[in-house]
Amino acid sequence: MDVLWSGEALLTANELRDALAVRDGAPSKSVATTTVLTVLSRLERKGFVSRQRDTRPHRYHALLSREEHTAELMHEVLDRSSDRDAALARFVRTVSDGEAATLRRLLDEHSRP
Amino acid sequence: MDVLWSGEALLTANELRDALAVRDGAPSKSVATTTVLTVLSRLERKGFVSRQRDTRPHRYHALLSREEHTAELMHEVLDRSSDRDAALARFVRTVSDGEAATLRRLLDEHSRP
DNA sequence: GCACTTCTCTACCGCACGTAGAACACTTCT
DNA sequence: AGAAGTGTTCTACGTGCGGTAGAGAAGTGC
Repeated sequence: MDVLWSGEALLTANELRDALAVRDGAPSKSVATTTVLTVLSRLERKGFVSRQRDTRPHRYHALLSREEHTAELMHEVLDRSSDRDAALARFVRTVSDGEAATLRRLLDEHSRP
Repeated sequence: MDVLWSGEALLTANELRDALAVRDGAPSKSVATTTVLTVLSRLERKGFVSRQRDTRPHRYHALLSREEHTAELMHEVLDRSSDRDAALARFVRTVSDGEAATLRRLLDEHSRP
């Protein structure tokens, strides 16, 4: 759903539909514009997307970038855990070495900006 | 659903039903045993739960602890991101100071066991 | 004011989940 | 062995959500 999305900014429904058609390769099986509009409305209701209502073809944009959204989801998942630290521990233990290094670097930047 | 679960191990469906009834306070509105069995079967099909089929009242247990499950979910969320490092960066940036410290400690243990 | 574009409202389908009854399987007791 | 009881599977119903889109309302341009 928002896979399509999460990247660019300020598109109209028609532009988005075209972008989707291109991205999906198959140019024949593209969705209808109303479908895109419906989805956008629902995403707006859920706070994932915002739109400019003053311009006539409304222009839509994601409120969170794809990465922000991912981070958000990770927090949600973590929040559902009763023991956050234990869950974090499991997470760290199953992370690749490369990502462990990345995490370390990020933490350093986080504490001493 | 598995909120109930994710903690103990090796229960029968009836024991689990009772545990649920207690946990939910309201002793009147407890679910039927068949409901528990249905859910357990579905969870088994999805690989969240396993059971001993040889003992007659089958005994069920979670394959992953609640924390392992959380860590698993975090990985899944992260995998869905196109730019894992960027997502991790966002995540770290929005983590509390206390948890940043925890993460640092965990990473230390991870690298030098 | 009429044709065209855009948006909203409503709806359908499929799927997952919570719920549970009916029917089948197994155990146990006499 | 048969009856009674307990455990398990099969099937099903209601609900909610995501993907899809048509019909009709609202706005725009000539």
